Amino acid sequence: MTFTRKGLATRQRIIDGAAEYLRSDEPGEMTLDDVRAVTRTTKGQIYRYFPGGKEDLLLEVAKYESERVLDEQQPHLGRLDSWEAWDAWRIALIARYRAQGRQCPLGSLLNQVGTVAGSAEVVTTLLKRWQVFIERGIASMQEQGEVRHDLDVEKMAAAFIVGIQGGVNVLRVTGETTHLESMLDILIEHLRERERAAAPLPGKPAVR
Amino acid sequence: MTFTRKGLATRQRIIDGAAEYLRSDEPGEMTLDDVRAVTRTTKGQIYRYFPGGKEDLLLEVAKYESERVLDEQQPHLGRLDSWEAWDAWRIALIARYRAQGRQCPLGSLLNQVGTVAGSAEVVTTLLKRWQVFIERGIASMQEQGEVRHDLDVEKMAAAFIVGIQGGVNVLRVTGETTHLESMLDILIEHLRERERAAAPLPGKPAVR
DNA sequence: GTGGTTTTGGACCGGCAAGTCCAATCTCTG
DNA sequence: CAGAGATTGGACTTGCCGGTCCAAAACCAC
Repeated sequence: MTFTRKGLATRQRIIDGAAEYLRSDEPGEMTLDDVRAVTRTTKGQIYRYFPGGKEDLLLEVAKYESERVLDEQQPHLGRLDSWEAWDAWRIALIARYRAQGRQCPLGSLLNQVGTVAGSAEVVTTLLKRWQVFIERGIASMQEQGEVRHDLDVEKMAAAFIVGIQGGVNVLRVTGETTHLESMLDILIEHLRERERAAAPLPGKPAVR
Repeated sequence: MTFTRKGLATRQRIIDGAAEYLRSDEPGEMTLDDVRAVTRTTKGQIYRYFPGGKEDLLLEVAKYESERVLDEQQPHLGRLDSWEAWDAWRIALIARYRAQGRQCPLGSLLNQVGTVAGSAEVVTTLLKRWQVFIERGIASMQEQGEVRHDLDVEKMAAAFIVGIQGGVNVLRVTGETTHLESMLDILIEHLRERERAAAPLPGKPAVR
């Protein structure tokens, strides 16, 4: 069973349509009939190109959206080598999510983590790749002496990942990006902290 | 239509059972038959005590779990007035989520945000209350001079909320609490930063 | 244009799960 | 203990949705 060009085009149309639907105003539960309606296709076609049925399709969509998420942050994400770049990235990220509002493609995927086998895998991979970009950025700043060398790069990058995930999550619930913004501000601010000569004032030293 | 003591007990049993089921190993989709099985009740009873059906029940469970989430962090959360308290809270939080693993009651709720009308409201309220506890904690530390006064309390508390949400989210996907831990460490570390006399070294001043 | 292959359309099936209904039973009050 | 009202059990209805199937149409190579 091989696909011709036409077949592959149809297949892609289905993925696009499903992805768009999930990203749109009312995902909740996506039925195959929804997909059919959106993509102007039929059950026959869906099952032809996604033999595993709904689950199969959802997984493809997950992969597809994973790509998108990272792509949309470029070129900033790949070039976090100056404070200006970090700022540009922050701004782009916030703008993107603000525009997106409550709908989150990744969020919709996360919802299926329990349901669709393999989707946890996909998301984990995405987060991993995302984190690596950030790690590179921080390392680059360290090399330039812009970030102190005793900062744990991996940990800090992990915090960014967590922050973004959490921020988006809060956004999904409240519809506000303020929390996401707060988090990014604080993390970047923290990134800019210099080491200190000695512990000042009362309390314990600042660096654990 | 009034409920007797017996009736209320049944009602509560249904909520407890449903909550426990959602928290247990295989939520995915909870059907009313699942609830029936777990709580030893019948459809008749479920509809008697939750006239709105499934949605109605889920909302009650959401409220119930909201309470739990905060309760489980007490007494620490209510008394964040020393570094020891913050540490105890952090430890309790991590232990709690580690024990819980991939299952997240709040997460299950979040999944329904799109589906169940009113659940966004419930979660928003929860986050708000949670944040207030943290704000009080930070303010208390400021009063004691343990935290610098130019720190934006609300913003910082928001970051904690975001961090926890994100950490739990990552936990749900990866099964690891490391990200959550990184985030909490960094935020608390940041909380401990003292203001600095002047901008040192190259780069811009640390405080934006 | 002919035959083989791919693509498409859509009728159909089967099961599951939400929700309805009512008769039987229990419980509380006077 | 009588009777009203609350509670319970579970059969039944309904509609949706994933999945199957196959025949018609389109496409392609020779």
